[in-house]
This record gives sequence, C-alpha cells and structure tokens, in this order.
Amino acid sequence: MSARELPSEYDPHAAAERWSKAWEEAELFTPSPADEGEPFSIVIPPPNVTGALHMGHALNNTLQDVLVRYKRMAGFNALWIPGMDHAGIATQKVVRDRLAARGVDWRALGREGFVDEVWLWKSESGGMISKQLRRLGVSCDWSRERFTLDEGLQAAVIEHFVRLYEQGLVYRAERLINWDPVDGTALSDLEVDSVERQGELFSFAYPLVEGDGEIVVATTRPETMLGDTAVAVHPDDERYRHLIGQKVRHPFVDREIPILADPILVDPAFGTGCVKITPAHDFNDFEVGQRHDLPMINILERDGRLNEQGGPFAGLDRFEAREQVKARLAELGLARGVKEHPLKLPIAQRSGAVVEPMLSTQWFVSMRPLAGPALAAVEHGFTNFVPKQWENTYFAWLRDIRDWCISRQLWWGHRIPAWYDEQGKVYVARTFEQACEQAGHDRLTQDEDVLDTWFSSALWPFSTMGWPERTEDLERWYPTSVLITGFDIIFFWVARMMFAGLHFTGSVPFSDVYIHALVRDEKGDKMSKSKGNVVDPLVAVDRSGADAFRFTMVALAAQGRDILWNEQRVEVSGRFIHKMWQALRFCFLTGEGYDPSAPVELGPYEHWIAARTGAAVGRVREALDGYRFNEAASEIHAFVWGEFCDWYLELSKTTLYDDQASEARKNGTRHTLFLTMGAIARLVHPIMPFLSEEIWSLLPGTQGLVAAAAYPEVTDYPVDQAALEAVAELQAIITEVRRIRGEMQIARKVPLTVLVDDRGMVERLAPHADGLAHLVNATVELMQGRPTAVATAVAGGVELAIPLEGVIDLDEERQRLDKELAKVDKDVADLQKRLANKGFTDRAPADVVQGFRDKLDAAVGRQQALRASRERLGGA
RNA sequence: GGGCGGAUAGCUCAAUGGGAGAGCGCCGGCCUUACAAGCCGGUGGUUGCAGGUUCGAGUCCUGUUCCGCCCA
Repeated sequence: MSARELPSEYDPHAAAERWSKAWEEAELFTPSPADEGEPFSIVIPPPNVTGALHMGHALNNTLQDVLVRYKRMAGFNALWIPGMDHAGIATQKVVRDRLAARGVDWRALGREGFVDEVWLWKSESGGMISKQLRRLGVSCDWSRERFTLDEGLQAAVIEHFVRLYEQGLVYRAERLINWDPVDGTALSDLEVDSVERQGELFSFAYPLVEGDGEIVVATTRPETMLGDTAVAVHPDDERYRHLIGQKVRHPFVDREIPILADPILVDPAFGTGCVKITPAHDFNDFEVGQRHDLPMINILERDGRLNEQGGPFAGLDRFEAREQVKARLAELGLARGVKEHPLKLPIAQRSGAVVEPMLSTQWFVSMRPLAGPALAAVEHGFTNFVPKQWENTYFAWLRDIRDWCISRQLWWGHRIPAWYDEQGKVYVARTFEQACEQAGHDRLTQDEDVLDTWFSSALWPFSTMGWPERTEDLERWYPTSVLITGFDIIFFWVARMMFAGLHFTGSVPFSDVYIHALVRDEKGDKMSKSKGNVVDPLVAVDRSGADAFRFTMVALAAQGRDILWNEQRVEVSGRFIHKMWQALRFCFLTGEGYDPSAPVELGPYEHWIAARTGAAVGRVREALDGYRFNEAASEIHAFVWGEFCDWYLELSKTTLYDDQASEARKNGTRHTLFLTMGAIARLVHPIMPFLSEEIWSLLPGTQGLVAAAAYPEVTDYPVDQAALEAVAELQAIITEVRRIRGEMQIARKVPLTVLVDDRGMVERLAPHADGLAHLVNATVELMQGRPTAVATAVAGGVELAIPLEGVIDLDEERQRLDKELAKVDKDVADLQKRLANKGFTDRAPADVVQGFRDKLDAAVGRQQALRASRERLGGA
C-alpha cells in the first residue's frame, strides 16, 4: 500500500459494510466450548421483539460489545448471546391493532389463529432491533440467538413453573390483584406506576339503620361504595365510639353494613375520621377485610364495567358509574360535599389505563423463600453490583417483597402448564399426557392464561444456554461473567434472574452486574416520544459512523451518572477518527521505503514512544477491567492525540526528513510508526471496531482481523528510563520556547537561539538539535556572560534565555518575571511550610513526603533561575 | 413519609485522603509537505453552604439548601 492508494478521508460507511461481512464470514464471534481460554460470557438484556433501537439499547449494547471484544482479544473464550423477549402485552397489542387496521377482529380468529398471526408478524416485521443492533458493530454470536418463546426456552419455562409448583412455591389463589381493564389482564405490582393527579374527595353519608343518625365517609372513587361491606372508625375516637357495632343502610343495594373499629387503617385526623371499606377493590381495605372477616364483593367485569353487584348501575363503565352514583346520592340528599384532593392513580405501564384493584383468582410465586438466597448472594459478594450503591435498591425491593402475580389473561405467551377436570381440580404437569396420568382420564382443559413475560426472562442466563438440559455451553459459560443493564430493571429482571438462577442452578447467574446510566437529552430531560426529544441512534450512526457514535457513548459513560446526550460530542469523536486516519496517512507517506526485513535501529524517540505506549496500555486495561469505560476512552484519546500525534509523529520527522540519517535509523522509525499504529488499532478496537479493522488491514505485517488479534500487554513495551527522561527534558524546553514565541508573537519562521545556563544540559540536548530545529526552529548554545535583551524561561531548574534584540520590551519582561517570581516564591513557601510540619513528615507515607521534597527542589531550582534572570535585567 | 444519587472552570464532565484536571467554548498567533475537522500558546475555580475528623478533605463524618430518581 502506498500513500497514493490511501484516501485522504476515512469512509466510515464503507468500512462498516466491509468489516461486518468479514466478521460474519470469519465466524469469530461463534466460540466453541472446546476453545482455549478462560470463559467469559454475557447474555444480552433481551429487548422486546416489538422494539426499535433507542439510545438506551445503543448504550447498553455498546458497553457490552466493548467488554466482549476486549476480553476476546485478551485471550478469553468469550461468548455473547443475543436475543429478544416476546413481550406479551406489547406484542399482542401490536398485532391486534394491525388486524384491526385490516378490519379483522382478533378475537374472531380464535386463540390458535391469533397466535399464528403473531408468529407471522414476527417473521415479517418483528425483531427489527436485532438488525439494527448489527449496525452498531456488535460482536454477539448470532448463531446462538434466542427468543423467549423458542422451543427450548418454552421447555425451560415449563420446567420452571412445574418445579416451583411441586415445591409449593407456585400457587393459585384468589387475591386482590392489579387489573388492567383496557388490556383485560392482571398485572404484577411492578407493571403499575403511581401517578400523581389532582382529583377530588367526595363525601357522602350512610344513614344509620337504627335511629336517624348518619355517618359521613369520603372517597376518591365513589362507585366503589357499591362494594362497601363496612365502615371503619378509630377505636379511640370519642366522636364515634358509641356507633361501633351499629349498622348503616346501603342506599342502593339491599345490604346493611357494620361500623367497626380498626386502629391500623383509620387516621382519626383525616377527613371525617370514618372510612368506607371496600375489601374487593382496595389493597388497604382488603387487609381490613381479612382482619374483620368481612365479605368481599367484586363489583367489576373484566372490561371495567359494573357487574350485577352494581345494582341499578350494573352495566355502566366505572367512570360513568362514578358520576351516576354521585348524582343519585345527591338526589337522595346523601351527598356531603366535594373537595379538591391530590391523589395517586395506579396506571398500567403498557396501556396507560387506570388500574383497578380487583379480587381475582390468579397464579402467584411465593417470593419469601426465593428472596432470601438472592439477598444473601449479594450480601456475601457472590454477585457484585457496579456501582455498588445499586445494591441498596436491590436489597430494598427484595427485603420488602410481595408475592408475584404471574398469570396474564393474554393469548401470546407461555401457556400455563395446568389443566382442570370437570370439578375444577387442577393438575400441573409438563405435558397434557402427564396431566392426564395424574387425573386418571383425559377430560381436562388447559388453563387459558399465559405467564408474565418476566417469568421466562428470569431464566435467560441459563435457558439461553440450553437449560434444563446439561449442555456443554452451560458447563463452559454458566454462570455468566457480567450483566450489563440499566437501573430501571433491577427489580423486573436482575432480582428475578438472581433468585431463579440460585434456585435452579445453585449458583448466581452472573458475578458482576454493571448498572449503566440513563441517556437523557442535552438539557437533562428524559427522552420521550411525547416530549419529542428522542434522538435516534441510527440517525447519528448514519451521519458520523458507528465508531464515532460508540466512542461518544463510551466517553460519556461515567459510573453513577446519567448521560446527557450531546450531538456535538459525536462530531468531536469524528474528529478523533479523522486524526487517527491522518496519522495513518503520515505513516504511509513517510513509510514508502519501509522494509521489514532490513536492519532496524531505534533512537531515543522510538524507545520513548514504546515506553509511553506500554503505560497507556496499562491504564486502558485497568480502566476496562474496572468497568470505567469513559476512562478507557479518555486514556486512549490522550495517548493517541497527545503523545503519539503531537510528539512522536513530529519527532519522527527529524529522522525521516534528515538526509544524514542512516537507512537503519529511518527504517527503525518507520517500523516504530507502524508498530505503534498497530498497538493503537488493537487498543481502540473494542470501542471503534470498524476503524481499527481498516487500519489493521492496511498496516504492514499484520495478519487476520484485529478483532482476533491479541490485546496489547504492558510487558510488550520495554521501559527505557533514559529515553523517558531525555524526551521529558526536550519537551520542557520546547514548551518554553513555544510559550515565548506565543507571548512575544514571534513568527515560527524567525529562528531563535536558546542560551542554556548549564553545560550538562547543553550536552544532553546536542543529539536533539534536529528535533529542536524541526519543532520550534531553534538552536541551543551555552549561556555565557550576562546577556540582556533576552526573554527568559526555566526548564528543569535551568535558566534559559532567548536573545530578542529589538523585539523585546525589557520593562514588560521585567514585569513578567516579577509575576513569575511571585508565583514561584509562594510555591516554595507553601512547600516549605508543608515540609516543616512535623505532623506531616512523621505521619504521611514516605513516598508522599519524598514527592513533596522533589517538588520543593524543583521549585527552588526554578526560583533561583528566575532570580538570576531577573537580576540580569536590573532596573526597576 | 423512607431511601438513593447529584451539585467542581462559561458548558459537559474527570479526579485509590496527598499541590483541582480534560474536552468543548473563549482570547491571541500560525495555510509548518498527516490532519484548518489542524497546529502552537494563553485565560478561566472560595469544589452549593456551615461545622467536624485528619499532619493533610473535592474526597470521610454531621447538619443544611437546591435538583433528580426510586419506593410506600
């Protein structure tokens, strides 16, 4: 490859296409359990099959890919399993709406017909996200892609359910549950959000059965009075004590309702101090009902209309009924006023419907016995959260856990493996045949309901590897190494995987849980469709390429902090890519004569950049090992831009453009340029897979794909202390000369002489004359006599003076030096004070104290040099 | 009501208890044969506030203000 063939601009889109294909063909990401290396595994947090890629997915999968690519290159036998979940409610709704658009009533298709439609939908337009993910360059093993409704995973779910049932941990019971009247299904507690709204508190009176007294209660849901079976007061409340044990008459239905005392529920200071009790439609009232053995009257149909218990209001929608109840109570003279009242509405996450607490027979998982081990595993460090404080969130939820309602009144999902005979007796079994065996006949009908999608997701880390079979994958890669996910599903998913994993496999499903941030817009607002501030990651990828997008994500991914997305940052990343590409072009432009087999002689700059590369490798590895993604990105950036490009490339020119330099030296320089570019390609590969492949493929002497290359190791790069010191000194002088040029506004083309007041330094700098000439257009001479009309500076405690006859304003220079001196005087005083403190020198670690002594020495050296310069100038 | 997180340069964010940094922005200078998407230099801070622990605090403790999130 010659410079002519290397385009002056990098084309991220062409590279993406080329390397995606190459990876696929190489089957690099499809490891075998028999492969060498320590196992490293990740399972993807499965996105919904209905989902489209959003910023959260993009971040989540970028971070996973960074880790997997890194570990793979570092010699691990790395596996990343992708997949999706079947998203019961969401998917059913999507397909239902599509059918409706075609004028088809989904119910008319029947269960089987509808489910067929869903599978058809999935094969045609479902799983878009899995195609979108590829555009990010993810290196998951698509050959192992899973879907929570796959055959194998169905078997796992059945096993899960049946075993828990046999162990008494799954049960069927009539309980108060969250009912979504719009989707017509039960929900778990987690699928209901509490939303604050301004509402009203409606008061009305129940007339006493005996006498003409009344008792006034207040409610935000007047229609629930149709299900009231008690009125409660506080036992110590003087106002009502005489009424306890009496009854009131229900105005609409033929029922007498007892007045009872309940110290737990009733707050005498709130409202009238009397509370209506609707045990079948309120969680607190349910408790009261249990305490006092009250009848539980369900007044609702599945669709939110009132059932026959609603008396005159039967058949009305709940909200319509509310208004009518209020109106009728007013007509009866029982209304006692309305007050504005802030309330918290339970809202179904998926449908947005107001959820109704309802008495219903459902399947539940008994959580207490499962939560214990899941808590202990994290408490004892078998699984570690990063950042650690998320453990609190996890603990809090599990310590206060309630039983999990897992049945859903849907058609799309894992059908519950339970059958009923004519008497309603239940038989739970892995198959219909086994259920028949249990029953002794085959007159059984299967439970109509399906399981909560999360009931199958809970098995994901091992069901994807073939559980309940004992597969080689499981043996090799389970438990997984780390789970990377967002904090919003610690309850939904992480906790459930923990107890399912512990219960069924006997070990935690992952050693680490890395919780990443939420991606917000640049103002810090949550992205949401309704706000219209959603950024489509693929639009950014289209514009700037996947690598720029990924680098931005990684650079912003600081632990424990939300990401404020900033489109500009992607452009900045693009510039970094451009920079690397230009560096590569430089290597080729100057590398035309490179002969890998010719003799190679290395100079101090080559030794210097090698040592610096090793140091950078160490920092990047450390950052990645600690999940400090942003630190890895910034270390790479600082090394590539700030050291390799800014210094080594420039220094290399002194050799490459020097007619006097030997071929071996030139060859050594070219060799080092290519070698370092190779290190850079491997170093950045986990973050920028496409660019790095492109670079790697162009470099001489590289083989195969960089994705399969070894990640650089610190020990690959020798540390040459002398070279480090020599270049550090050179850098110090160059920086000083540049500053003087900048401050005095002396054009680069004006050559300068640097007088150095130290013979040793002059000698040390002699070999770097070309470097000084090239970088700052300056030559070095030993300072003699007392030059005036000079700009002065200090490097390494040595006085530097640059003669500027006719250019320099001596008064200004005096002032500048006085300012510098004041600074260094204060510096010296501070350091002396610190070191004079016996408390410090006695108690601080020796290396810290020594560090400050060195700093003091340096400051004193600088101080002396500055004083000498200042004295030489004389004057005011 | 309980819990968690955040507050550091104009902006976005870093900083194992050891002299507060980066990127962007801003100011000044450069078309220097890799890169003007660039190069060089510079400016910029009472680390929200008040106490405390410590030889030493952005960092640990207590209190407090504001912002955000989770749970009930």
